[in-house]
Amino acid sequence: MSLDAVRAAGPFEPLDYAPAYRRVAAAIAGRIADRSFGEGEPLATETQLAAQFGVNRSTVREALRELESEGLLARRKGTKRMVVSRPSTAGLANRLSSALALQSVTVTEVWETLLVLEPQLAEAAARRRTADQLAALHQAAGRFAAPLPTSSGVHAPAFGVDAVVEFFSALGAATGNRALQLAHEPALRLLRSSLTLMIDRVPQARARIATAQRRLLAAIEARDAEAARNWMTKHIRDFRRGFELAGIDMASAVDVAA
Amino acid sequence: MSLDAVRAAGPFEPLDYAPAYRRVAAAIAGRIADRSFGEGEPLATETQLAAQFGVNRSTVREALRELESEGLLARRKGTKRMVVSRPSTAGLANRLSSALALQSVTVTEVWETLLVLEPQLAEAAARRRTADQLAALHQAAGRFAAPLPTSSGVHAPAFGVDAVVEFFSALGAATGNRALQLAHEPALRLLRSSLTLMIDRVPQARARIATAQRRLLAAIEARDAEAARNWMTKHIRDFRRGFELAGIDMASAVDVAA
DNA sequence: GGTGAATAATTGTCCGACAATCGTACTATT
DNA sequence: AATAGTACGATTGTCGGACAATTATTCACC
Repeated sequence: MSLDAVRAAGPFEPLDYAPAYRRVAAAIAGRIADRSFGEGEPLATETQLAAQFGVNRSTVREALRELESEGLLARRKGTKRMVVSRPSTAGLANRLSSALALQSVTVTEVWETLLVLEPQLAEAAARRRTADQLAALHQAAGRFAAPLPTSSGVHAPAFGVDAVVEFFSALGAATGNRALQLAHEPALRLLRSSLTLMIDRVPQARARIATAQRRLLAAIEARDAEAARNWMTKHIRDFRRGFELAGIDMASAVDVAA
Repeated sequence: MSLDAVRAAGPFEPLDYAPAYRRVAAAIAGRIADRSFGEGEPLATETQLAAQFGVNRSTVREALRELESEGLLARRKGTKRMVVSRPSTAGLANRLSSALALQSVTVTEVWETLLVLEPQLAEAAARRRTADQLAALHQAAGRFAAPLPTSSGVHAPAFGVDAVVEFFSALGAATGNRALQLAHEPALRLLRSSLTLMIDRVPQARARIATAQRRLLAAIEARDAEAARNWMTKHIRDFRRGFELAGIDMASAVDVAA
């Protein structure tokens, strides 16, 4: 009989012993979560923490690494003391996307997610965008349509991919809904690799994207939610055609660029 | 002149020295990302790693805590050796939701996210659900409609909240799209606290939810995507009414239950 | 008041140590 | 033969102390 079977049968729950470094981390995380420690506030030094918890400094350090990796602690560069910090959506989205990539998520899945999310985001953005957010969208679109010449005069093959991602990202910000924004960020990162290939291989892709962005911008500027949603739907559908023209296997796993 | 000003002006980029524990973590993470280390494979022991990297075991341990917290390493409980693991969407979603809570995301934002996502998820689930996934949905719905009696015969006040969350979660799984699934998980967790309040305070809430789940199940079982989407939209809209009846301030920040 | 040297505090890393636990091989019991 | 007990090495969790490099602070000095 397997151990699990025994556990499932018996009346006792497995008693969960947590090592000290984890309990220390949990204690500090709790204080951050309930806002006993405010953002930017410097944490006590390792020695002090060790004394307070009654553990060795090495143990405290292991706990700190854990919290640091969760984004709850950070260090301004060129400084020693750790400060409490709120995990940024950007940092989170990065880890999320690499996690998804590790699960071999397919291009289809990513594309479908965008098809679900982006039109709704466009609609919300058209309704609620501020002037600043609109400006950010314009800027991203501009960066894509007229890429800055590099010093050597030669563009990287798929120059502009970043601008496309930034455009979508700015769209997310323009919804004014952080939960919604975070929901689409991972998909955006995962779009990058396929999009790079596409822009590389499909000559007309760049122009089509630029056009779509112009229409979207016009709709969002005019606060025409309906139009924004429709154009976005077209835009995302167009991506799919682009992927196919580029010979991208939609059933293959996406990968995250390093 | 500030240090930043100097840095911005000068021709030199700030050389970023990374502490050893971070480089060790990055090295191991790289191997996991490029699949040199397969899932489930046991990692070398701390002493071996220390020898290979030429650092002290303490340093290795700090690196391991980092990777562990990222979900790249895990330990089967009751065992010593660490094994390589792919971060689970469940674990990720938890951290995401606490991160969002720390950013004081409002009930409105969470609700709107659900309103955007869930109808589409329902639609996709109706199209693609397998028999197993349908069974999981049924089970979650059953758990909510007929909660198991506890030993004392008394239910926790808002008994069943977990079942609701589980229902949505099962719905996400039924879409067969992991990216989409991950997108809605954080919002689900954040729903919990408001939902608990609502079920506690609004007597008819439980019955309304149960009815909605039945309709949804029927539609998904019949693979009627249109109906599934419509019922889900109604269902989520109903949540909002429930929140208002419960006197929940939609503009207040959600919190994550411990 | 600002400057710069002297001093203290802090982090990153190392070493060595030990108890508790896990895995395993081996033995004894029923 | 299957089970229970025993012995032993390997591994992790935790501790104490140490030291160099870097950062923060103090304080005299212009």
